[in-house]
Amino acid sequence: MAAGPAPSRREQQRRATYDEIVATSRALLAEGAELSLRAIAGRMGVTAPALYRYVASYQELVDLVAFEIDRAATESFVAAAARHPADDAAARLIAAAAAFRRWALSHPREFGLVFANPIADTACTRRELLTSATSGHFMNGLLVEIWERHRFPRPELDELPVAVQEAVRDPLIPMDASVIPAEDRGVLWVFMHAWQSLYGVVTLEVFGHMDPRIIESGAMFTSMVHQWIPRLGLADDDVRLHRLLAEEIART
Amino acid sequence: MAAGPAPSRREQQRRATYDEIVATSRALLAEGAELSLRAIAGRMGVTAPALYRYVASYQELVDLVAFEIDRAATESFVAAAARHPADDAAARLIAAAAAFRRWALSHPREFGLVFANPIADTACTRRELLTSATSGHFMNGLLVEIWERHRFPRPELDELPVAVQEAVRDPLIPMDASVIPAEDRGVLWVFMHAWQSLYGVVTLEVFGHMDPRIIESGAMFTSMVHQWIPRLGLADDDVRLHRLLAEEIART
DNA sequence: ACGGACCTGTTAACGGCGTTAACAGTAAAC
DNA sequence: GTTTACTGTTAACGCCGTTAACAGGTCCGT
Repeated sequence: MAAGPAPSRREQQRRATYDEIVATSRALLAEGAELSLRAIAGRMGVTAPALYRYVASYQELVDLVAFEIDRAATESFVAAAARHPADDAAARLIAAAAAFRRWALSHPREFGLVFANPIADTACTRRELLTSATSGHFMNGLLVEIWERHRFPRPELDELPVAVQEAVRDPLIPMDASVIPAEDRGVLWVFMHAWQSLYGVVTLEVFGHMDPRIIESGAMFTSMVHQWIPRLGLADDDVRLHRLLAEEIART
Repeated sequence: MAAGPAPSRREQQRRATYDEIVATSRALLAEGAELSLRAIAGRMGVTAPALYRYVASYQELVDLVAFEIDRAATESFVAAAARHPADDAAARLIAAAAAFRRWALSHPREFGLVFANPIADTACTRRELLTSATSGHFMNGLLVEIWERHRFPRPELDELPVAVQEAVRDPLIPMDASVIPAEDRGVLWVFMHAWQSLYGVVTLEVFGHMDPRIIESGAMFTSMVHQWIPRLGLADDDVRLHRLLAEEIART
């Protein structure tokens, strides 16, 4: 965590242009333009080959930008969650999930980049970056909070398929697993199911493989969240959470 | 349905090269090559601009190929279903779903083309083609068969959000809705949920946003199908269907 | 303080892409 | 049999990622 020995004059500059590359890429993407080395370089007042001093290939740049977009998007999820009290993890999770959906629908290109890109493709550098979607990390944390408070039913380890046992024992995708006692790691399996539901609905909506009226109304998303509320031991609170979800969906 | 007036000599030839374009594209895709007009033309012994006599743009060709791939993939799902007796719609559905997963995992590029491409993008020609994934059509038919036989619970129309009511009354995505009486259209809502589950799990697996061990073992897919069996009124048959699912997953 | 190493940018060029325009031969239509 | 329409060609444009060769500036050790 220390600042390191000395952020030498040059390293500072280097880091700055590095960040500018990412920022420029995100700007291009945001205004609907195609992401190309020449476009990025052009906007930075630089020629394309110069970028190769900072990035080994176009694909590496895409991966980098994807990771950074995920980070930024996660911040917006965090902000959405933070509108609710810290001890109300259920509300925070719903808010975060709705924010995820809103972001995905309003930034389909970015969503595709981050979540619909074959990762672990070809000896992918920065695997640790990509494999751990920051957003997934955050969502997982919220769900674990809910579990700690409400102790909803989670599968015993020995009821799970061996592959799942191994996966929740030492997750490759780094998550806040360390805080969960070994015998309770079944909650991670619950989380994976929840994440699968969220991912499935949102991806279906973003790619338009669904009736537009259902997408626009958010009916499928609402239905999915409703089904999850009892499963997370939140049945007592359901009318409040349903109302809260409706508000979140109505948000622009 | 009639053969039309006369498939004139030229139209025949035209249709033939048209088909050859699609076939060549599929072949290229199958052997991992990039899909480009020049590559297609080259393999056909023709120059790239010639293809513009058959296709207005590269994107149109991609859409066309995607549709044709979906058609071909659906045939393999049909074949998988046909390994089970005609009156055993449950087995057929499970077989089809497992075949869908197998196909997706073994043809990730094609899967991405068909199911993870933003459709309805820009005044997309052939919208009727793309919006109706043939595979979805087929799966829907199987589920409707199950419903006709087992009459699993389906929501009443007036319990549904208005957007969903409209969507199941006259689906934009053409499905075998006509065979379902108006008051029972709630089964379509059930189908959409099932399709969402299948799509979500498989997409997550194909794009690798999941622990490799879980993907490889098919644990998440299995779990998802298990959760659906009781919801489709198949609880009586669950041990048989579970075994059947395991066999289908073990299939190469 | 000075010289060499290193870092960061340049220009020129290669091969590939989708796409267009202008043109040629050939099959169908009158 | 002539005209028309269709199907292919070649040449070229502008874009792309990527590499090589080269120029100037900064940092570092002596």
